[in-house]
Amino acid sequence: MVTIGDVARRAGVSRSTVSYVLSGKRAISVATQRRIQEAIEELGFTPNAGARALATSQTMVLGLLLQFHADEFAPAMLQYVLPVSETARAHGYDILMVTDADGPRTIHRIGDSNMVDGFVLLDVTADDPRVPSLREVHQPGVLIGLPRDTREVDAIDLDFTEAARILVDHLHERGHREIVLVTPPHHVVERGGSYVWRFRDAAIERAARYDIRIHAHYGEAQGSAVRRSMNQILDIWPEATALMVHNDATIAALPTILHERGIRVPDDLSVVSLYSRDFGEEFSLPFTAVESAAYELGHTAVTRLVERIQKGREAVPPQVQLIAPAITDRGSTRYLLPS
Amino acid sequence: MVTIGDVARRAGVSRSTVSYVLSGKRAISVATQRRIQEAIEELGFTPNAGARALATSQTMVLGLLLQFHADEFAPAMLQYVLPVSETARAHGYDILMVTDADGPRTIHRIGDSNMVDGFVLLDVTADDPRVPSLREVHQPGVLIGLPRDTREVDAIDLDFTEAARILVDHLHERGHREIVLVTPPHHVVERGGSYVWRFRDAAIERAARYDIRIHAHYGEAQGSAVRRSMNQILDIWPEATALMVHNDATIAALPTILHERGIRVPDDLSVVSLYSRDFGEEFSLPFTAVESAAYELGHTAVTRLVERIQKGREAVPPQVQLIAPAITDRGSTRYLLPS
DNA sequence: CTGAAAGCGCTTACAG
DNA sequence: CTGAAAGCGCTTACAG
Repeated sequence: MVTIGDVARRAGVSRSTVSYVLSGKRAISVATQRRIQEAIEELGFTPNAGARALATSQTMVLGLLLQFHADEFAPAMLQYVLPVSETARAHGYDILMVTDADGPRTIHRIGDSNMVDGFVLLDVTADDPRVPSLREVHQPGVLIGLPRDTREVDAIDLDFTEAARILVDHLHERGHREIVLVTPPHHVVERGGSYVWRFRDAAIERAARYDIRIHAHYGEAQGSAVRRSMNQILDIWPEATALMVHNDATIAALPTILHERGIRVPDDLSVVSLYSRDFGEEFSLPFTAVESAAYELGHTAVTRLVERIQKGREAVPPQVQLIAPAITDRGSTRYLLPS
Repeated sequence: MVTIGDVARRAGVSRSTVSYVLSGKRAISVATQRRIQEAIEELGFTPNAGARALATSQTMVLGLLLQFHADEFAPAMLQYVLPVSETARAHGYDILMVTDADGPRTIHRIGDSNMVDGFVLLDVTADDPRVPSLREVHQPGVLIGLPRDTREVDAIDLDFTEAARILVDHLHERGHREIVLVTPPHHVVERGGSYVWRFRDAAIERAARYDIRIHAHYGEAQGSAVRRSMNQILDIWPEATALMVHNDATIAALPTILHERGIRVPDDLSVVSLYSRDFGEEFSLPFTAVESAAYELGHTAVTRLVERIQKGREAVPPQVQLIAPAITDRGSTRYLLPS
C-alpha cells in the first residue's frame, strides 16, 4: 500500500505538505503542488479512508437502514435507495446499507463504532423503535416516513393527506358521487404504516365534505387474493363510478380484473391512483395518479441530513416536512353528466 | 467518545488487556475479564471501527456495486441485495452500497482507499468494464452474472441454458410442437446481458432437437408496448400451443393480454416462465416456472467472497459457478393429445 | 497471566 | 510557504 509518506519522500516534502495539497487548506507554492501531484499519480496514491476517519472523526459515510417485511415483496424500496445514494455521492458521502431486522441494535452498533456520520431511516412506522435509538446515538438522522411522535425528529414524507384530497377533489369536480377506495393491506396498518390511515382518513373526510359516498377497503398483497377481493368489492358496490387505488399489487392486477368484468376505463369506471410513474409504466396502465415522489423524498432526506452533519446537530432545528403531491391526468377519469 | 483507554483505566488494567478480552486472542483471568466486561458496560464502550480498520487492515465491510439503467425499472434488484446483506452480516460484514454510474472508477475509489475488504458486482454484463478494474484493485471480488471472459474471475449466475432446456423439455413432454418465446428487451442484449442469449439460444437449440417450432421474440419493457407487441406476436403465431416468457413486464401484463384475447390457461395456451415466486405472486399469476433464485445467488456470492477474503486471494482458485435451476409446476401447462 | 511500546496512515495545531 | 511532532483509537509483537 502506498501511503502519504511515500508520496512525501518522492516529492521531497513533508507529509503535512502532501496532506495540505490534498485538502487545499493551506497555500502551497505551485512548484511544490506540481511535484506532489506528479508523485501522487506516479505512485497511484489514494488516502486511506480509515486513517482519515480516525484523524478527522469524519467517515464520509451515511448509514441507510432498510426494513424488509416477511409479508410483502417490497421492490419499490429501491426507488428510495437510488436517490439516497446519488444525493449522498453528490455531497461526497458513501452509503452503508443495513437490512438487519433489529433496527435499534443496528443503529447503536453502527453509530457507536463510528462507522457513519449520520443515518437515513426508510419506511418509518408510527411507533418505530428505531427512532428512540436514533436519539441515543451521537450521529444525526433523518426519517423517511412519519412516526407518531415527531418531536425533535427530522422527518420527510409525502403529504398523503393532501394526496387523498387531491384525488377526491379530482373525482368530485367530475361529478362522481360514489367511490370505492382500496388501501394498502391491513397488516401494514398493524405494523404502523401511517401512510395507510393518513391517506384513508383524509379521503373519507374529504368525501364527506362533498357528500360523496366512499367505501374504503383494505387491499391484499398477493395476486390471487387481490383479484378475489377486488371482485368482491366491486360486486358489493355496483353503483360506484370511480375507483381510488393506493396499493401496488392491486394496481398491477387491475387491468386484468377490470377486463374480466368487462369494465372499460374511463367509460364504465373512472380510476385514480397513488403510485410511481415507473411502476405504472412497467406493471400496469397509465392511470391518472398522484406521483409517490420517491426520488424527491430520498433526495430531500439526504440533503437535510448532510446539512445537519455539517452545521452540527443543534444548528438546524428539526423539522417535519411533507412533500406536496402532484397529480398527473392520464385520462382515466370521465365527467359524469348530472342525472 | 469513550475509548479503550477509558475502559482500561476503569478496570485498572492496560489497554492491551482490554483489547485481548475483546478479541479473545489471549488467555485472561476470569476476574480480570469480569472487571473489564463491567467497565465496558458501565461506560458503554464500542470499539471505533476506523481505528480498528487502521490497525488490522480489515474493514469488515464489503462493497456492493449496483447498476441502474435508464431504460428500465429494476426493482427486482432488491431481491439480490437482501441476501447479500444478510449473508454478509452473518459473517460479520457490513455492506457499502454504491450505485455510481462509473463502476470502474468507483471500484478504484473504494478499493484504493481501503474502504472495503472485497466486492460484489451485481448485474454483470458480457464485457463489463468493472471486471478489469476489479483485477487492478487489491481486494477480491465476486460477480453475479457472467462476463464473456471468465478467466481468473469468481462468478455466479443462474444456469440460464439449463433453465431454458428444462422449460422446453417440460413442454416437449406434454406434446407441444410449436412455442412462442418472449425474451427480455433487445436493449438488454445491447448492454451485454448475457442471460438473454444464453436462455434464448438454449431454448432454440433444445427445441430444434425435438423438432419443435420455436418463435423467439424480444419483449418490451413498458406496459403499453408490452401489450401491443404481445398481441402482434400472438397474431402471427396462432398455431402455437405454448408460451415461454422470460420478461418481467410481459409476465405482469400477461393476465390482461390473455384475457383480452379470450385465451384460457392452460386450456387454450400453456404458459411457462422464468421469474421469482415473490414476483409472480404479487404482480402476475402462478405460472409453471423456473425460479430465478436471486436469494441463492446473493448468498452464494457472499459466502464465496468471504472465504476468499479470509483465506487470501490466491488460496482458493477462481471459479464460475452456475446454479442449477428448479422448475415448479403450477399447472399452467397441459398435455396435448397426439392429433 | 499482564503491561509498555510501537505502529497502522492520516490531519492539524504549533513553530518558523 | 513549509516541517517536525503530537494525536486520533485501536492491535499486536516483544518482554516479563
